[in-house]
Amino acid sequence: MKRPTLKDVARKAGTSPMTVSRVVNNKPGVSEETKARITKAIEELGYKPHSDARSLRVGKTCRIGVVVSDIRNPFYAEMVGDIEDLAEKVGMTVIVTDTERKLKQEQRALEALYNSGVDSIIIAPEGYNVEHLEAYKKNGINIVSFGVHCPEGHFSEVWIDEITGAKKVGAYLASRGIEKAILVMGNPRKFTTRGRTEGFIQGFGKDPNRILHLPVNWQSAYKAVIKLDKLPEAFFCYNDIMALGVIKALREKGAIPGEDVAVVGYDDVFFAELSALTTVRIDKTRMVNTAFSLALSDVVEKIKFVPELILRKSA
Amino acid sequence: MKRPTLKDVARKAGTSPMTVSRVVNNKPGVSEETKARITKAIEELGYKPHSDARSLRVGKTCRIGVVVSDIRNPFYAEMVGDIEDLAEKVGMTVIVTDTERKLKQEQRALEALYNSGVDSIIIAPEGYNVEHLEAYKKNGINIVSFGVHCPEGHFSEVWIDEITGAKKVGAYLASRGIEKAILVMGNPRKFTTRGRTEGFIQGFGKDPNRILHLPVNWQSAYKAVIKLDKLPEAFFCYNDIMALGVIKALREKGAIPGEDVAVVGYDDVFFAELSALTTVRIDKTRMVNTAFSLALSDVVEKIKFVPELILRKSA
DNA sequence: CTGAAAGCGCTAACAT
DNA sequence: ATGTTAGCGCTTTCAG
Repeated sequence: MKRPTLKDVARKAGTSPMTVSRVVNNKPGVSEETKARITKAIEELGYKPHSDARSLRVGKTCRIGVVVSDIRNPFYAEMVGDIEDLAEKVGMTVIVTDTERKLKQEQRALEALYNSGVDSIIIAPEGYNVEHLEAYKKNGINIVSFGVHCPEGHFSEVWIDEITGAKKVGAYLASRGIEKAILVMGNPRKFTTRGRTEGFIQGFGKDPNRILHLPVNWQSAYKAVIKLDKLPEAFFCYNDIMALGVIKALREKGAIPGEDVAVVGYDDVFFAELSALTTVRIDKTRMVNTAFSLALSDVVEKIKFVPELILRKSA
Repeated sequence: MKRPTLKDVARKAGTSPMTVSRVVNNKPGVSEETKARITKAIEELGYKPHSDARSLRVGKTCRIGVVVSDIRNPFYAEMVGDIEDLAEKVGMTVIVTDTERKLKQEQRALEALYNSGVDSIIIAPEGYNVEHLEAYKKNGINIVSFGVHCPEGHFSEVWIDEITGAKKVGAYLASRGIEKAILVMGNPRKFTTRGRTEGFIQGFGKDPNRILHLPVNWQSAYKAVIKLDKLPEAFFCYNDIMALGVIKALREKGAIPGEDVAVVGYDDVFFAELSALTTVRIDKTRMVNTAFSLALSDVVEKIKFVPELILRKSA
């Protein structure tokens, strides 16, 4: 009942392990006849190559690590799903680590991935600190940063031009004659928070009434809006989830989102469309594809993606 | 720039690799003094154990595989997130595979996990076929089925009593005087579809007006409801996502969910609360905890979980 | 075309 | 308390 090995197959086929290895890896130099015998033995024993042993020998694991802040956030779930699709095609395995709830720090997540042996890592970093990323790069692990731009870092990136994206939101709201807006953002140390805030102000032409810095989940957004004495004309939220929290609160306060108050989200996750939420769309699929190719190549490239404003009923 | 090995550390500390190994694994039998020297060398070189090499030697990979139909479904994303939290605590690595979009078949997903070397697998199976699961069990891989009950299968399970759960929905709607209901379900070959349908009928006391068998996503539910000539008094949906699709369609038709038409979902994912959706709650956290322990133990147990009806505005 | 030898990094078992 | 030997399953290299 033990897992069969190359040797077992060799014995059964009456050859050496080496010849079996050649067959398994489609290497040339095996006569059709022995090949057939070996293939048959493989079938019968249900032999499958032992990938760890191979990795050890070859020095490549065919594993790719992904670091996201929370897999439960649909944006990241979709990203991970896309990466898995791509990985499957090229016979790689994906290992996901989330930092927000579990590891608390990217450092630990990266270390865990390094320890479990990955060839490359795609990471959606928080506010940062490049050095630790470059360290892994030097360890021979290919690093691709997803989302955040860090000009000095010597590793590949697919980054989002947050400023331009948020600017579109600000400009649109201003064009609708909106004067008073509240920003519902995340931690101000995050690059994303900063980019989205700054871009909004640029587009809006002036400061918003308030900027709330909250934990990134719908509950905190919901509570914050419930507590508000008077409502603004518009909310621009850090992501779609928080936007939904805002909408829930508005409804409970008797305000109709999209009529009384405009609400704009960010990410365009699947339920944004479902909820008729105006939001900023990132072309995730294309970004993921690019990130994945970069993860497998050894050139260093920094590729920019500009998000789009998607208008729906909520604004 | 190559990854340092035990040997490198040994050379640097002036000992044998074996002694270093003992220090790395906190094994007894090393004097404080050499231990200190070795620890220092480890620090300086930035040595990290090579887990594949260790796995090869020890025969355990400390990797756990998870098979779900779609990681993008929040129910599974939450499940995977919970598993990761648990795995991190015991120093294991999680490998996720989704079947719906990528591998199409559990068989292939399981094979992929087997090939990438996992100690155990937690699988949320679709309609099934036990044999292939038992095969892996025999290969020395511990299998835990998540969600579906399969009395004959010789592997552990944490299963959901779908019938009782759905019965509560049927009974509740009946008690509210509802006569005409439509079921928005998934593939009728799925165990879950069958259980939920049957349970509903038992609780409702009679057949629903219609049972729709649709692809499990909000779009299909939405379209189906849009096309409906006349609306029933209630919808019971396969999961929360489809329920939201129904709600979107109802709104567009000018019907108010929870007032004109009752809508009930299933799973209680995070946005069910957000959307005030009445739904059937599965105690996911407890289930995942149980599944995880079973995955690490070698007793075979089948543990039942009974879902609860959570009343919110939508019904 | 085929095989024997060596070794990837690690550790169990047995010395010393 | 420390070191030596052997070998996990595989593949690279070199020799037939």
